[in-house]
Amino acid sequence: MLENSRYNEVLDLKKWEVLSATVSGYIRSALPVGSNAVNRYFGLSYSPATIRNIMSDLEELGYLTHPHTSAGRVPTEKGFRYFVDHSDFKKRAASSEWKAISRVIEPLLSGASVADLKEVLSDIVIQVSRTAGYAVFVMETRTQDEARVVSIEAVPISGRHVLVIVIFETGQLLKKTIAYPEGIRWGEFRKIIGKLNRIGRFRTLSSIREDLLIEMEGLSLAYAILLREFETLGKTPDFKLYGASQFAKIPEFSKVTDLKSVFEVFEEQMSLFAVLKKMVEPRGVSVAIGSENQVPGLDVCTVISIPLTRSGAWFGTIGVVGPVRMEYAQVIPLMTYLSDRLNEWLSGRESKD
Amino acid sequence: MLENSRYNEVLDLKKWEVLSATVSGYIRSALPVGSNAVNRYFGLSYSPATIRNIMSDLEELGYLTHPHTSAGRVPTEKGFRYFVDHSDFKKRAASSEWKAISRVIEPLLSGASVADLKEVLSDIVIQVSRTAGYAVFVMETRTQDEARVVSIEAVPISGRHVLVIVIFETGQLLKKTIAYPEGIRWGEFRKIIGKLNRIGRFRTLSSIREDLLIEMEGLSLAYAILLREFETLGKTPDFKLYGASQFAKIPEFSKVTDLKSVFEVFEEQMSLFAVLKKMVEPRGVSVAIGSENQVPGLDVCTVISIPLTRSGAWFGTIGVVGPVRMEYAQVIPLMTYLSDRLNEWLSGRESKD
DNA sequence: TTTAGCACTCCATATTGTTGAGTGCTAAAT
DNA sequence: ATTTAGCACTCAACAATATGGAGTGCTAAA
Repeated sequence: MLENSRYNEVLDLKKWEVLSATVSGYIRSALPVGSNAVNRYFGLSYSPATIRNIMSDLEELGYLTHPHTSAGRVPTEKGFRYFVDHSDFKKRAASSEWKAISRVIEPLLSGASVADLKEVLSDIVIQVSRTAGYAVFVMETRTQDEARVVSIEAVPISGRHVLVIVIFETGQLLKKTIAYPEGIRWGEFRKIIGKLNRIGRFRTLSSIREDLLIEMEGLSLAYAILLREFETLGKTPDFKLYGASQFAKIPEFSKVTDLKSVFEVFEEQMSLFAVLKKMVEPRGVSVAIGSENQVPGLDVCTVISIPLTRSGAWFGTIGVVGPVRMEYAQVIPLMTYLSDRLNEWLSGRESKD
Repeated sequence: MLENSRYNEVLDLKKWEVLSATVSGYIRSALPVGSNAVNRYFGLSYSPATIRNIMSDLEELGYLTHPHTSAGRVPTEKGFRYFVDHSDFKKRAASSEWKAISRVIEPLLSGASVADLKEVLSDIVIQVSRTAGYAVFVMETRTQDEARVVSIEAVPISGRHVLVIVIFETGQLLKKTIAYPEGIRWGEFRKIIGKLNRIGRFRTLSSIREDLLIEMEGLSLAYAILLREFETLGKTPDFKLYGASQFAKIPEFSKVTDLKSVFEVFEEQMSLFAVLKKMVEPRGVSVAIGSENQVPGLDVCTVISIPLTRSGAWFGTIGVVGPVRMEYAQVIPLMTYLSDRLNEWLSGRESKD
């Protein structure tokens, strides 16, 4: 069972069996599930009539709904949530089926250096999308506050602009063109950069920032400008969505207008950013079902996401996006594996190979 | 008229009027256009019966088709091509409507440095997508063969990896992690980088490559490795598509399966790359209608694209993607303006401000 | 050469009928 | 006290059938 059971209500065995069967059936078929189907395809020992009674109870409790009088049952978000919280997905994690992902992910990780993070994440996300059959996004803040700086370079570009490059131990780069006012000369700027390098080598950007505030007081206007730039250095998140075409398979999005609203959410990335940041807390796999995603247009989707962390600090998220009727039993183990493997790689336990 | 008239066949005035009206009508409505509609809404002085006769001729010539006996006419690709080649879009280019784009583009370009190329292109493409109402992609090869090098830096990362960074005059960066074999030491590597810097400052990467071949013969294995890496440095094209949600508006893609094939093309970027490279020749705006796009899944789309060049060398493409039934009269002037403005900016005629 | 008139075609839409999966209830069975 | 069979009822989905109208092609007159 996953850790976060949001409902203290606990269903008895019979109810759980029926709910589980209904949810599973609905995930497979995308069609309302009737009492007969539950009885036949899931081998429950209760008759259809009994199952009807139980389903009726589950409906009253809010786990199932009725599209119309003579249709089968469809799980509510609450139903999906209960299903996700009370299924033991680890059991199935051993199945050969999802092991396929490791055959695909391992070669991407084993040779690679963390310096190529971006490319590696791209490749991984494409593979995950293919394997899982859903769209997958990767979002990466470029705040490298916790990575150690190797060198800071400055290159004059035009009469008024300097390109500042911060090179991190991890091989990542941060660049920023800075406009400096007329009064300040290139020579002065270079002196500051030199000092920064002496101070900053093998320290984190955030600790350099602190020191700058203390040590270099009143050095000059140039310094003030530089410092201000450092505040915002590389805060723009980088966002990519892969496998959007996968949505076409999904009956929920058979109307183009439904698809549209989802795509719009991904084009409006900033709103996503805020939400994803909030979802970090439960270390490991987060599942946000339907309206649990606080993003307006995304309430028809489930997002299964894992945080990217380095030295304990969050710097990005990978997420699988699909319908609420998602193949949780496939995707959750997959993402669990990916989370473990990726964070192991990020923490550099492999840099010796 | 655009330069490339691909059909030597020339229609007489009457036929042109009817064709033009039919195409325009179809672009507006997405519905087959009947003889009445052409007569009424386009104020042609011929009666519906006459127009029917002309349409019948145009059909025989291959410019129009008939979905079924009692339906109006729909332009063929040949019809669209003739329309595009023989319309004078510059006339309409003065309309206040599309001038809006300059109000949006100018602020993005005027302050910006070429160092922020990527961000600027991103912003532009988003704005173009919003203004034009179609999806827009930007593709950028990272081959900076013609930009001059300011500095080459090397930073050791792990026992076996070096991060090489090439900094260009334009503020662009190229980075590559290079694995070097056991036999070679960091010190040796550093010497090579030092030499490279002395040789390379303010020269283009391609000319450095040539010199390396001559001057540094037999220097060592390390050099051989480095050289090989330089061959492929930054050849991976960078590709992004914005405004995919715009497709939802378009009746042609009202079936999700139709959308799917288009999205798949954009996920499979390499095939696009080859095609876009071929489309550079006609400097300025290229229009590829339907199957003129040599990409299999893209034959239901028109792509209107402009090349990105620096010092005459192509390094990328921006393209508007929409249905064959695209608003050519809006998009072509827009892209013409953008092409002019962008290449002016890229050639650095503004670096003085 | 252009145009009015007219019969004809065929898609789109609405109407109606039929089917069957599924429910809820009641009463019997365990 | 549960479970189950039996049965009437509901309602979406599908198919079959009308109806309307936009648009054509042809013919004959202007």
